[in-house]
Amino acid sequence: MRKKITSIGFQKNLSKETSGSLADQVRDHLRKRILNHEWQAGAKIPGEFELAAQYKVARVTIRTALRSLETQGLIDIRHGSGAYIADFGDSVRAGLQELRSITQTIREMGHKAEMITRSSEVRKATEKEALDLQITQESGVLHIERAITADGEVVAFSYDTFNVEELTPAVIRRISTGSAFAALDSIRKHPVRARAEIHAISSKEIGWGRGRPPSGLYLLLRQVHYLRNGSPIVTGDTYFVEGKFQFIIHRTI
Amino acid sequence: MRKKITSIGFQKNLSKETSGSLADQVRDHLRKRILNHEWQAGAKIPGEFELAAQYKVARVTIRTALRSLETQGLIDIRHGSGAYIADFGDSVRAGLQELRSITQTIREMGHKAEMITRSSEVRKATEKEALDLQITQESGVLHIERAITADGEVVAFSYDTFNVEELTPAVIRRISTGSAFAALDSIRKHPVRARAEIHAISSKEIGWGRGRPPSGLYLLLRQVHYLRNGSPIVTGDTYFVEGKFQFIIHRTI
DNA sequence: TCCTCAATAGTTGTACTACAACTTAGGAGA
DNA sequence: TCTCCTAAGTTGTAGTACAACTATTGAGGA
Repeated sequence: MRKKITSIGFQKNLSKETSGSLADQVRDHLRKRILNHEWQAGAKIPGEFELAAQYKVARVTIRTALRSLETQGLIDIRHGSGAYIADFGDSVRAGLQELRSITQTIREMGHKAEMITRSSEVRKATEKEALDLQITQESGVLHIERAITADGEVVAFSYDTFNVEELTPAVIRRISTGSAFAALDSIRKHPVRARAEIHAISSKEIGWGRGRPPSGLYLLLRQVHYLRNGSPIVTGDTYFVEGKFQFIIHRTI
Repeated sequence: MRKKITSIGFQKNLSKETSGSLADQVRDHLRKRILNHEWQAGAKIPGEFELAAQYKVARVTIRTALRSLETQGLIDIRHGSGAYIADFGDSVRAGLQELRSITQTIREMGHKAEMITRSSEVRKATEKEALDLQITQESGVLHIERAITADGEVVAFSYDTFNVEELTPAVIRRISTGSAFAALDSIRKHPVRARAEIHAISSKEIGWGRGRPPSGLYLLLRQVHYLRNGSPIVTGDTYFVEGKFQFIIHRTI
């Protein structure tokens, strides 16, 4: 029997998180190379045939990965010419449409990220939470309130609510103390998609402690995260202190 | 000589704007079918072989289109099973990462959209404008200030600046009186990508007239639009009155 | 010398075929 | 009735061939 395709053996080494299809893995690896400034803005990346040789995969697989990167606005494919790095400076690191943890984004920008948990409790769902998580109000949820800091300065206050049905006791403890994304990843419940609303808010009621800005001005990200099978896993509001965190969106046709 | 592939003859009819590759056209057409609720949320769309037969294109082309829609968060492809409509309700209509004119979005949501021009002038570029548009400060720019209304109510104030080098006198007139996107489209200078920063702003200095909100609270979209060849064509700040316009972002891995 | 334009090599786009990997439903067997 | 296996159906990857487009080169003429 022929060797399984899914057990990858890239010439270019892959990180630990080798999940998803081959094309997804190639896409993730190429994205890292791009964000790592292997090529500078406007530069032409290797052709599809050469990339296929580098990764030891078919050209179809490379093309799938490249089209995905183009949709995300990272590269620019020109018929008959090649694929070029989109000129967006370093902003892609903070791209809002890429689903990643805030702390990880802060770290990748070269700062020290911390999460300070203010409260953590398991209780029954509120009406809005039940609606967002597609559960009944009788169901239990894990509600956590945290402040996110970069280099000791508060950049956001977050109010998150998890569906406990999807969690294990060990994961609940881990979420309360560290990154939620990492904890969910350990039980293969990593969200793959989120729907987010954005609002401008001015309020003195948000947040706590000395990290609260005098202006009371926040950018509110109200979002629901979904698993691959389409079921919601966590919902929450994150209040970003205006000016502390730059939000970038790449808009494409 | 064989018939040109680019002269399409879909079984499924295409709109007038038949631009881009075959896969792009199929993607746009499929997106319209999705937003038109041809399939309900969670439903399975036809398989790749059947879609290829419907559109009379190769399966490769269908796959390219479907992957693009998946990256945009409109569908959900599952290996060995099929592609399913992502359950995001009607929110996709106002998706922020889709590059389209505000007025068109308002109209598609079933409201009456208008643009009221307050001022329009050709002058030299400011420092920031020259930087954004990658031109010198000696170059001329078209600066326009407008209010955007939905059903007669102001939803946003916009301050836009165009690179006049890329425009014709006729287009300048057309931009001043109507939709910029439509005018740019007429000379094949339709932007295909934009980089946008989002900010929360509270100010009494923004906007004019009775449409100015008492709270002075805005969601600021500060963006630069790029052509296919990578050169910037227009930059501008749009101040959305908080609460009048719902911003949705689909976040994916 | 400079410009124009045709030839050409290189790259992406599409078509077609074949098979691997996965999902789902249905039937055989206990 | 339940479990497990089989089979059919679907997406994922491989490979080849050619069409369509881009960019470069260089020959020819003004």
